[in-house]
Amino acid sequence: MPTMSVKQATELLRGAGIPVTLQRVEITRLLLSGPVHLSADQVFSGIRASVPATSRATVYNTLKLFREKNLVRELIVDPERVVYDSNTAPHYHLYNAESGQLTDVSAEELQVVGMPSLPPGLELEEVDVIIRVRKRD
Amino acid sequence: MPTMSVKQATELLRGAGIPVTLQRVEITRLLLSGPVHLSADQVFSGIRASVPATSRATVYNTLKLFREKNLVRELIVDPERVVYDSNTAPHYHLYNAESGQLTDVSAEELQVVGMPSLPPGLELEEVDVIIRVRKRD
DNA sequence: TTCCATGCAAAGGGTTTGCACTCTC
DNA sequence: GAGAGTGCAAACCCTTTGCATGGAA
Repeated sequence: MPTMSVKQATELLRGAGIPVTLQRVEITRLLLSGPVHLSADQVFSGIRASVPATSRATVYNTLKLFREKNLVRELIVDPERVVYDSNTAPHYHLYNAESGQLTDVSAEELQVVGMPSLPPGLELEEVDVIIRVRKRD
Repeated sequence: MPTMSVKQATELLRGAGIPVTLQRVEITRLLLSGPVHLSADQVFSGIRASVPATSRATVYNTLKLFREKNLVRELIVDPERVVYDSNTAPHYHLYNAESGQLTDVSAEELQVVGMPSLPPGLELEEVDVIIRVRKRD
């Protein structure tokens, strides 16, 4: 249940320079109303609830577009599927592969020290930290 | 070109409690002769060079087995494919998505400080750090 | 009206599975 | 000889693509 209004979502899209369509508005409301971690398929299912005639292709197109516009971040934590994170501020993750549960860890709380100097001609894109946990035996 | 002999590979497998087969020996020689990062398909191609009648299923079975026995570590850095790392000691990675180039960063060089306390009932499995880089514009 | 966005279905690529055959022990 | 390991091909799942239709500006 998105907490963002259609008007707010519309403004957000315009502000990002993204032409507004019904599907994009609804995906915005689902994904960008608050901090969430959703797979493409979860977005697809969620969108279907409000706009039944939405295709997977549109969901994938939109997610790719949102990533290019830095509205979401792609998390590569599981080989099965990509997860989209609505929190684009620097932060890290705690991941439970058994449950699929993903939790944010703030960049104030956790820090990476001793970053190696990069080979010439390369620049830093981002640093991912994934704390993998499991149920205690 | 593996630098490990068949005898060495055989001993390594026995030491890990893995029943010895020709395919496992050859995959061991390819993957565990030194520090490498290989995808399942790269292992498949490499094995075909020495044992042409090897199937993909066997490669995937063997890689899964090796991971369970902690002979290799799975790296989830790219949604396209899983990479197998023959270095099972704690260390981190620098990754260039454009070239696919993956470089080890030692755990002495780089450290993660401020690890959050884990929710009760959970235990740490491992910490992945991926430094994503790209060509400078 | 002119494009860009969308829906649909098929294709694609990595990985897994089912089953019969083969080899190790 | 018994059971695990293997090869083959089909199946699977996530994601992408091609193309014709539909909608935004």
